[in-house]
Amino acid sequence: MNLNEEVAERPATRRRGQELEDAILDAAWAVLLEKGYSGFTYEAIAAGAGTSRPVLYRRWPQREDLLLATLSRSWWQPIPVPDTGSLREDAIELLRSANASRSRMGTLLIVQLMDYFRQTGTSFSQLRAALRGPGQPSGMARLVDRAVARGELPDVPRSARLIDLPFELFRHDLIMTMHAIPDEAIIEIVDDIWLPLLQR
Amino acid sequence: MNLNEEVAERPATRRRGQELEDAILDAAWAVLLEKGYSGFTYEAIAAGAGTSRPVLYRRWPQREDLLLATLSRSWWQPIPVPDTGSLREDAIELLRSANASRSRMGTLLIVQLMDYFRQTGTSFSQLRAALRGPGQPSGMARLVDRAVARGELPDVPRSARLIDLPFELFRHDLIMTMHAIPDEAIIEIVDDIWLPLLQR
DNA sequence: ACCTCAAGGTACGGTTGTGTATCTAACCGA
DNA sequence: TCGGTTAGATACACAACCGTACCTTGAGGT
Repeated sequence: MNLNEEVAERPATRRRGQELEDAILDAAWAVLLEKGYSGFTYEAIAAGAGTSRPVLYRRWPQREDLLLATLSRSWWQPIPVPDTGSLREDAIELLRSANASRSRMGTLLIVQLMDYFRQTGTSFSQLRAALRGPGQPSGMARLVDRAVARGELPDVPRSARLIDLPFELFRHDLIMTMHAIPDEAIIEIVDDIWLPLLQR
Repeated sequence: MNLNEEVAERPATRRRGQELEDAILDAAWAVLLEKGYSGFTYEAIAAGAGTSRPVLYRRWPQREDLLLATLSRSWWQPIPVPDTGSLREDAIELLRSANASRSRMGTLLIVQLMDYFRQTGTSFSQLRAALRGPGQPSGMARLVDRAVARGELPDVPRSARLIDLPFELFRHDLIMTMHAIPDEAIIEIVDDIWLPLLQR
């Protein structure tokens, strides 16, 4: 995605249908990452896709329609859930992948979307619930289930808060600093906070 | 602060100096809470204060100057640190006050400022460090110190992450949901997560 | 009471984005 | 190959906000 040019080079052939729509949504995604929701304008997206605003208006009359289409196309690439045979290694690995992928994508999408949440009175939780299905277990939940199945952890009930604790702390740091978090922080979260609580 | 009127009623007497400046910064604060940073315009603030843009430009030539002046005037009202004689009660009380005061102020300032962070490439951590002095211990740190002094906790070294854990979880929930968190969540954070880790 | 300076009003040109209308030209299918 | 569809370009009126220039008027100091 070459964002150095103001406008994407126009393709030799005129695009239509799916091909065009993909190009627009890709451009919209790039704009969202780069400029945030307040820069998420029909103007910028049309320019980025090498087309014109009317083409966008015909498909997505409201800005929110375009945002949701963009998010459901490009947002949820689930982080692969590792399976090393050790809960500790699994957790660290999962956080590391999240750290890498989330800090690669712009500066962090939650942050970019805050303005949208403010304007609509919604929240990240709601958007997340709207986009992924409701019943999906988190990555951490799957790690813990496997550890229990292996006998690595006792089979006792655990609160959702406890299960997702490392991810919440990770996300908190990410939001506060807007940078990838140091590897030692990941280790600390897992070794000094999470595992001791799980093994009680 | 009556934001229903488009423009504040002009006072009988013409304001100057400190009085005027206070009125402007109060209006700026109201605008920031209500519209977020992207609505934090000279236009809106001047209207809210019942004055005109040139008056603002004379004092704060850059938008960022005005933002920092506004924040340092109205932001940091420190949450009182309770002292009940019990670490558990102290912690719960501290989180409850934070919950009340933070959800009272608009929908949450961190959120409103995200756009500013994105534009300037800074972060909440940096702003926080710039506004309060660097050496200030957190509320939780003071609670723990007192508990150690009372003999309620052993005097062992603890990481900053562990000390501030409940506040970070609280803040995470606040950001994700953009609402005050339920009281049970506070209890859960303190009883099921924090205290067990402190007492090991 | 006067003089000075800043408050406050107004207006300007410029920029960016909005939403819509209109025209042409390319593509696609029958 | 022809006709309907739609991409793509352009233009329009509108709105918000910017940054600055200018002028008038009120308030405070001496």
